[in-house]
Amino acid sequence: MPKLQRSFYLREDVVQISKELLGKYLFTNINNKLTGGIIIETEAYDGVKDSACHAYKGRRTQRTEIMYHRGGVGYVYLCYGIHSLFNVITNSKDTPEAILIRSILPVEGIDTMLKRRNKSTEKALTGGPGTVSQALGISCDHNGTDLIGNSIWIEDKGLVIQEKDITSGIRVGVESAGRDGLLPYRFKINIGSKVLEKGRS
DNA sequence: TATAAGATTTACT
DNA sequence: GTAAATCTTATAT
Repeated sequence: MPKLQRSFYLREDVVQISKELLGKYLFTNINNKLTGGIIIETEAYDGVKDSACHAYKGRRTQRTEIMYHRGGVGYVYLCYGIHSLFNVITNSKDTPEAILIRSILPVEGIDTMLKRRNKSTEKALTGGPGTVSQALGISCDHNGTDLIGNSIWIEDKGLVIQEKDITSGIRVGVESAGRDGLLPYRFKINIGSKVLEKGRS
């Protein structure tokens, strides 16, 4: 059974889970359109310890409420009024840890994703948190969606990512030198040749 | 009730 | 490379 079960998300080490999500397949079945791709970049939000996390030092509001849910549900929230960012909630109830899916490699339903993104090429199709959600059809309505259900789920197709092929942190970063290089919890797969990176200049 | 800031993307100079 | 778009949430009156 390829679909990840609840037990996968309920573990305690959000950083470890972030690494394990690399190479997994994220699928959505929204509006009868199946779309999905390989997760190639994640970012861990380590609950109360992470100053960048919405639930930093136990902050609990209507928006972050879902983070206190038990693991295995989706946390979607709107950023800058424009972008829906998709997170995976981990750990048990009352432990607000989450993993942001930063980018995926399109595999299934690419046509649909292109339409949703209003693009004609795969380039920069799913190169950032906001665009991933848009391509997959994830919107704020999916906040709290159970990842064990049949709208959004993650599959393990046996793809193994070796430790040496994972870039962690951001300082090594070459291309991601945007701003806020503060977070040490970013992970991504090194894809030698064909990298789907942010198509920026 | 009102104001400020934000886990970003896109377009333009 | 720089700046604008855009709206929800959080924090302060």
